[in-house]
Amino acid sequence: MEIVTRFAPSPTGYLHIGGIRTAIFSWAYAKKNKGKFILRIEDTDMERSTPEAVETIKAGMEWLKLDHDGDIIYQTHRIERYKELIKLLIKQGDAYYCYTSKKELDQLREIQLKEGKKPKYDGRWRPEKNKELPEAPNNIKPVIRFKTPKDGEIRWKDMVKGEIVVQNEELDDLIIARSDGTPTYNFCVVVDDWDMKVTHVIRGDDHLNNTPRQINLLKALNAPLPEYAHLSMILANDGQKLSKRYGAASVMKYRDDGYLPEAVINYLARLGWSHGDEEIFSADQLSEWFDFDHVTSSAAQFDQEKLDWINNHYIKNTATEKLADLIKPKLIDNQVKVIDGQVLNSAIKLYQDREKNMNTFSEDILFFFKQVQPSEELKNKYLDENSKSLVSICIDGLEQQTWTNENVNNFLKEFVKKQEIKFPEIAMPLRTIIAGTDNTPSIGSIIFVIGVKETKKRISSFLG
RNA sequence: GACCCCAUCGUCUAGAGGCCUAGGACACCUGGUUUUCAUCCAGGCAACAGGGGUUCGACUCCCCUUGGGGUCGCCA
Repeated sequence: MEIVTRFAPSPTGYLHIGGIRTAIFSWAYAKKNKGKFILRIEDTDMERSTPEAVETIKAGMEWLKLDHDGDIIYQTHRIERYKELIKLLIKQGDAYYCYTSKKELDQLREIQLKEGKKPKYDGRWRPEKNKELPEAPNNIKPVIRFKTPKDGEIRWKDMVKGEIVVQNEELDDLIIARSDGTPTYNFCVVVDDWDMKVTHVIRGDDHLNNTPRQINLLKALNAPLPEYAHLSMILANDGQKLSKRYGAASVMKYRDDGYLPEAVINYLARLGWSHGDEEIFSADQLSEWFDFDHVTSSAAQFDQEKLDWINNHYIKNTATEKLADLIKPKLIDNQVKVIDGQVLNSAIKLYQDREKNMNTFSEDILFFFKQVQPSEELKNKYLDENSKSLVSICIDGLEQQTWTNENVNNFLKEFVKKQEIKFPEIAMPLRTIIAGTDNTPSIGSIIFVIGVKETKKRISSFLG
């Protein structure tokens, strides 16, 4: 049988890292088994679903190259199908109309909670043998409830949590159609997974409590049961739930914050899954190695520092041209008018080993394209009369050189000898003037890339 | 409150009863390389939540306690 997985987000907010990791695992499991990976938008909540959120989901999936099979499925396009099956359940006697108002339900919940009980619908409209139902009020539009079995238990072997048992008496008769006739989540999921032949339902463990309800529904529909895998949550680095300001933001925020998609995939996949001691792996490798035997059942904390480390790894190992394409727009955002491709490539090569983020990367090499003023603190630290005159002598000598990287660096070494100074005594003032900072790679190489003309220009404007 | 899930270094994890003197990675610390910073290299610190069982033997299996998380919507 062909393995079919799906990612089924609801377009009501951001697609955050927890959601994305679910998508990654579902994608990887389908790939690994040469199966299908479906993207389904669960937009039955018209109030909260937005087209923008749909776009965010698409953009995020595309950025991470999590390609799905077939067209995107929208639940709102399938309403008729759900209604048809709801009718069937009513006909079978597995569903019934309930006229309890929201207000009454709220009161019921309140009382039950006060009594220390689990809030549950009390089944007052549930048809039963020899039971007299109340007169249906004509001022209330009924919802449709599913007749959950009263006895017995639901049991399944979860692919990550193992054996799970829930007593049916813990469950109540869930609403499958609202009073306006529209179907609700638990019902739509069941119908879709069945119709789409989903074999493995992979989702966050916040859905764990929905699973027994869904299994009951599936049984009533006489549909086959899929396998279930409930992934543990991702927690913020303080051990708390992900919040908007921490991690729950759109995945696209990670792109905007300077992360490479390869790094995000790698980090998230490693968070909660392992392949021995492997820390660095590509999406392709993931799709070859992925299995549920090595998915952790406990929640994991998100660690930005490790993400940064992985991001640095990918920056170090990404082709210069590709990095250049990513950096160019950022330079333009920083008011750089003309970008010399050669200079950009050289700057990237000089810097890529040390960068853990594409944004700081582009900021760090900004000075190649436009003069960056050092802080007063830096000026005071490195630029006194003595060092200024050294810089002045140095640039005069530099002008005489045949312009190669080697020559520039050799000249600086000779200069230090001649002047009987230590290297930093000339390197730091030069860094301050040319780069506007005291942290740079080889200053000789930087001067070489920037060119003698520009170097002299910056020095002259500085020395006045 | 009820129900469900979870529990190895600060963090992510390896671990399928003897391979464990508990391994790797991030972070941190020390040293080396370096022209500053970073990269890189070498080394170091650091954990089986507690208590009972089962067993010749338990990080691993069972139970309890404790702690954390989730769910209890005409949301998904």
